[in-house]
Amino acid sequence: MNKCDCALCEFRTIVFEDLSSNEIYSVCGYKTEKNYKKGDVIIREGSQINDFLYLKSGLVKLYKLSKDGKDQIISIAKPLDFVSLVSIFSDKTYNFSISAIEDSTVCSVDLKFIKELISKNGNFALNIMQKMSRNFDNIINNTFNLQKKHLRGRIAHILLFFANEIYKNNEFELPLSRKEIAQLIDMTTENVIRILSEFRQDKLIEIHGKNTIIINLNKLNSIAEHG
Amino acid sequence: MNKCDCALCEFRTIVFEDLSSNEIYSVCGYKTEKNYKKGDVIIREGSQINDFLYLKSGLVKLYKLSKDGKDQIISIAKPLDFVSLVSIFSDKTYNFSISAIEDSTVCSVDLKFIKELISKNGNFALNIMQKMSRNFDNIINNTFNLQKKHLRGRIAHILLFFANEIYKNNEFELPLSRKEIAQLIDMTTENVIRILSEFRQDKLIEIHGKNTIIINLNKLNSIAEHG
DNA sequence: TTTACAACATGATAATTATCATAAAATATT
DNA sequence: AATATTTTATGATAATTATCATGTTGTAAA
Repeated sequence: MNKCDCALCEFRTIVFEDLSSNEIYSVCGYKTEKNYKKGDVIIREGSQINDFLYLKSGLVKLYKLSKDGKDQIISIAKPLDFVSLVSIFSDKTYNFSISAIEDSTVCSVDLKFIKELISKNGNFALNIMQKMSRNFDNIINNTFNLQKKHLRGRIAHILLFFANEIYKNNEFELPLSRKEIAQLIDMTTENVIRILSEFRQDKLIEIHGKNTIIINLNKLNSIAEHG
Repeated sequence: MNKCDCALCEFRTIVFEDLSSNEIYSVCGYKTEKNYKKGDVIIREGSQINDFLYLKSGLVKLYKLSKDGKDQIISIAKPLDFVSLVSIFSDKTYNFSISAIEDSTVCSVDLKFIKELISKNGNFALNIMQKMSRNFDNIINNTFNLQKKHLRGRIAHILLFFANEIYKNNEFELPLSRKEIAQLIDMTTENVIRILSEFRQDKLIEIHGKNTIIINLNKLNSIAEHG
């Protein structure tokens, strides 16, 4: 049983809190850690599901090919999020892809081993269900909320998402291209570009090279909420 | 340990297949069965989650209040479906409502008891996760697919859904009002009515009183797929 | 450095959808 | 049965969004 730092990993408090010390050590034997550069594909849609994945650091997008051949982004996962959707427990192959949108480190634990743990340790099972359940809820709520906002509201929402939830800062480098933002909030690339320009002209944001700065948080909030 | 028919219930093969005979019998003690008339509210958003619910017969809608005060329907559940979303494992209170859209029978099992079973019987846990996982996938896929169809495609889709998945028949009584269909596929009531009229004029469907009959399945399929 | 290619930008127009108005038909209420 | 209310129905118009066209800028490859 090789030594590893799983017992100390922050993620332990998220999913593995119900495991005994012995169990935690056994996780190490089935765990690998991998680094990805921005742009790297981590999982390709259609490939076999062998691992339980979670994001240690960085930022990734989960996306799938729609019938008209375009990618649509299902969600953005941040550190300590599951990178696998719950569907890893029902399917044999991934029905979505995962790519790094920032340099990322992904931990993967053999899925068979996780399933064994689940069947042996009921509290662990409940815990996983709870976490995945919350993940599901967030995706559903987000999708439904976005769906009925106008384009400006959606763009405001996504800017606030990056500022508040991801970077905790009003100045950040957008990790997604305009095209990707369009895929995430279901609109055309042209309109993403256009509305960001409008926001800049209206002095809600500033764009300096790759950096985006939110300069009128209140107005942006109100656009995200009401229009 | 009172006798009940859980061991014979069709639902056993769906979720409870991994339970021992003893466990199945113990389910009986924590189970109640309730009948609802079309229109009855089964669960009201915000109320406490105490039970694990599944639909024995009938048809129900899961819906929630959106910020603008309108209901939006998340999904339609048919017999043997979970009526609870996965969120029952992460939340204390329901963040959605459930109503019968046809006369229905709902079985409810004490959630604490289910959680105990999960923690004692790992295979049961895995099985539940698998089922919920599939449920999640269906909702997500459906939502994303509908989202990028035009109004006519969405109406065609919903007609085919009732014909193929629910009633297994090209003639059926629509269980939802035009207004509810609008809430399910995110459009205005007027447009639902308008497009159903168009479909009737184009001889794709017939509407006789409460009954809807699909008379051009191929065309409807093609509209659902491509436009 | 030149060349290619993708990302960003903006205007004009067409397509799609929502809103508003008005009314008939069906259903529920008194 | 008479009255009110909801559901279905349809047209006209306004608002929203996509598409197409055309350029510029930035970035990667030869």
